[in-house]
Amino acid sequence: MSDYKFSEFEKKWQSNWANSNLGKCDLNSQKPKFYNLCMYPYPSGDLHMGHIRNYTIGDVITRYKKLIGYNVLSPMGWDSFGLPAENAAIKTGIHPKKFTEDRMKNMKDQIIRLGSLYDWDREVAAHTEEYYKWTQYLFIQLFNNDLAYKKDAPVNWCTSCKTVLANEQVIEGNCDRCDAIVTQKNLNQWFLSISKYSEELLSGLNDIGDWPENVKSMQKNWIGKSVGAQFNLEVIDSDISIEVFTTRPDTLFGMTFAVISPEHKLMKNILDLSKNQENIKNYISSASSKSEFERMSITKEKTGVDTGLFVINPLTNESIPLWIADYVLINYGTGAIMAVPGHDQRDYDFAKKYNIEIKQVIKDPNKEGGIELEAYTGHGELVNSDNFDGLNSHEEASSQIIKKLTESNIGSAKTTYRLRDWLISRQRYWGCPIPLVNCNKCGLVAENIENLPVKLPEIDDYLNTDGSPLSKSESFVNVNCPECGNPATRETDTMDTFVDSSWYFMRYLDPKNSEKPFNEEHINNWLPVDQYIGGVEHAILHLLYSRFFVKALRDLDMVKVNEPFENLFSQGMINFKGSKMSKSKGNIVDPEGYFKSHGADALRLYILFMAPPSDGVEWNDGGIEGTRRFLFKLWDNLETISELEEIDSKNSDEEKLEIYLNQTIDSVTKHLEKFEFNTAVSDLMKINNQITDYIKNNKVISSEVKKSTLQNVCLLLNPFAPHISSEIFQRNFNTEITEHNWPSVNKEKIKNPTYELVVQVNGKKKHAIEASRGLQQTEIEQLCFENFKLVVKEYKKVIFVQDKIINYVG
RNA sequence: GCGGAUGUGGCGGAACUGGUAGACGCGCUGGAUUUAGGAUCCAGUGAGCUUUGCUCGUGGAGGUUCGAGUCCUCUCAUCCGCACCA
Repeated sequence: MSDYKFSEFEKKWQSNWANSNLGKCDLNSQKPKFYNLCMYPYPSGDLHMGHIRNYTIGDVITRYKKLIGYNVLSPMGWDSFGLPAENAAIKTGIHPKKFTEDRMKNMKDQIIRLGSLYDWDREVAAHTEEYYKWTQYLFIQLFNNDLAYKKDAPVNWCTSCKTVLANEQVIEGNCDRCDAIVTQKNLNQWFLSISKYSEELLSGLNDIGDWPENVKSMQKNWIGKSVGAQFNLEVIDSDISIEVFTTRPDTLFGMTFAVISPEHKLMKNILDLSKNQENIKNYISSASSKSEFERMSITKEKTGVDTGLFVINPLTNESIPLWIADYVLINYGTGAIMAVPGHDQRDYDFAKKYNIEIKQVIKDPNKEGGIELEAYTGHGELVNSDNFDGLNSHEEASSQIIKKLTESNIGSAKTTYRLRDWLISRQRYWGCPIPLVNCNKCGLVAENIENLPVKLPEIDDYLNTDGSPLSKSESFVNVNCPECGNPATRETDTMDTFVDSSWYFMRYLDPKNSEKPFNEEHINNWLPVDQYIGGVEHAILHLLYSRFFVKALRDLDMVKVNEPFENLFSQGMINFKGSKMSKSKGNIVDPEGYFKSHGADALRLYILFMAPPSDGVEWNDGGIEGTRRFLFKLWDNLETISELEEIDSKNSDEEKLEIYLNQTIDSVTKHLEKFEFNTAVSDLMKINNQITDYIKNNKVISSEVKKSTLQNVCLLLNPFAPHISSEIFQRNFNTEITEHNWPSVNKEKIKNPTYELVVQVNGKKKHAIEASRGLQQTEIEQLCFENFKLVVKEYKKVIFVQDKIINYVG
């Protein structure tokens, strides 16, 4: 008997795989392709359990797909620009590059310790010049094609990181990195025109492969499509008109006032016209002093100010008052609304507070009268709506009213989206410099391609007090205009790191190309990614941005793909002590200890076994003992099997074992295909228990069953626990397990000759008895009569399901 | 408020097209072994009862069915995302 020395074996196999370059992928192989991608990590320094889960799941897929004959591409790299490196530099004085690269090295060692296979020749890192050169190149392509632009806009400003943030990075008014309060600032910033793709990003979700429902729904929500009408409200005694958007044109006759946002661009004109200037000015300044978050959450009580002006309801020709109120958002729709208090609760609250008329124009089908206490926001029959009375809201009436608006040249049908353009400027050091130059004569000019990359300058002081840290480097800032050659200045902002990660999966296909960002031929052959695996936290941000990038590059004729990721698997989060594991919260569980005490294979098995991979789980290491025990037992069992004396004949125990083995092949394969790794692991534990039973009762084994047991158990285990399965396989067959194929089911040997018949009376189980498979109803009835004295005639009817149950009813 | 999901033993979780609820594992109880602890092995482990057996039991209430964790209607709770989005 030999011992299962997991540390020794794991080390041995990891170096074997590295030496034979097992993870290497030849893109031109004749085998069918399979692009298996795990989200590349931010190099925080140590792997945490979320990484372990991600890369274990990914490696199960890689190894399984290889065994069933695919040419698997499984690359790995680093999302290596970003705030923490810079913050550490400020704190410790270590250069962000050194800091980041040290951490990458450490994490890479740990990933290798987990036993996962990657094609390390394709490793990319976002912070390297070879990579960010091409990020800049792609940015310039977007800029040259009106997909990147700079404009003044109210933006989210993190008071602690001292940088602007994208909408997607603001969580309940706080910075998603540091939790500090986010305020609004008006700044000149860079945007990518993701909103041009709103409709395609939305409709694409219907044609995409297998994506989790919750991720699709989060993206749908975020894009936020609303269908309705847009029309103009004429301000009486003036030449201004205000454009409004509504999803409820069917309630237009109920409009009794109009509201515009305090930030509205017509505010200056309104101020000029109004006799209520003092109050308006006060209101606007008090609204602007509040953060957007405050305005939305601190008080639900609506406030506003009357302009004293009137607009005309275009369908009734009535004059109605125009108000200013901050419950109307400048960023959505047109920044102005038609207010229908009878059928919108917010307008209702506002009208009640300021004593504005409330008019009912939709009848609640479930209630007589009805808007005395609250607005009726549902659909129903139109009333008080002139010749539209009697129509049904919402579709019919809306389309009729839109038709009327269109014919009268007042408005038209309109669709709006909540998705806004992606703000990518960051006032930080450790990021990709924006490769644009400001020239007094030529304006904003892209750097010449041959001058890329625009290198991140060396600076001493990373703190961004006022502008960007890059503005402190004069040699960086002062350049000659790429167009006219006159003195000019560089942009000093860096890009959001999500720009880097929006195309890394394309760079992997040709990571060392010094001529182009990627090789179109490879992209067109290998994209979309067949299986993308990562955490739900990227449901909106990264997954939406990457989809946009691919579509934009397609429209620039650079690639011929519509979507980056065909199938997405999003693993649940692993929490510890109630919250997400993170260094700042100090609730990290370090995998290193488990590598030493239980082994990488036991850790992999446990993390797969603990829950369905899409579920979030609370980390609890109680069960890891179980998977370790399983591996020790399996080691001993298979060694015992291999040492059993071989004979030619088979007994019934061996036939049973053979059948069980086939059932296991069938079950593990099905579970693997459906990402049900927890049950696949339990199948492996069950076959191990069967082997234990066999050994207990038998001292010899047929050579055929011996071989198929050893071989198939190792192969089935291999994707989950690659080290131990490789070792056992090599000891018995003297070849590498990776040169073999995934086992297939022998259909002759998958069904047991007998089954346990369940005997029910009135649907309740009364007896169970072993019966031969295939017996007919009369034979079973005879069996039940003999054993349980059940007489068919005494019952009203008998229900029989072959090879399953018999139920006596009556 | 809107959208998505999830509710099964002490715990993590199984259960294919409706057909033995609780697989597999953790924990726990008893026993064997051990100087002791650990490890290992054997047996037991949903609850209740009048214990050769019976009754109840998958968040709750109804319904369909010979038969429901699974299908239908209503309802409650938890988690996640978005949220004054017109």
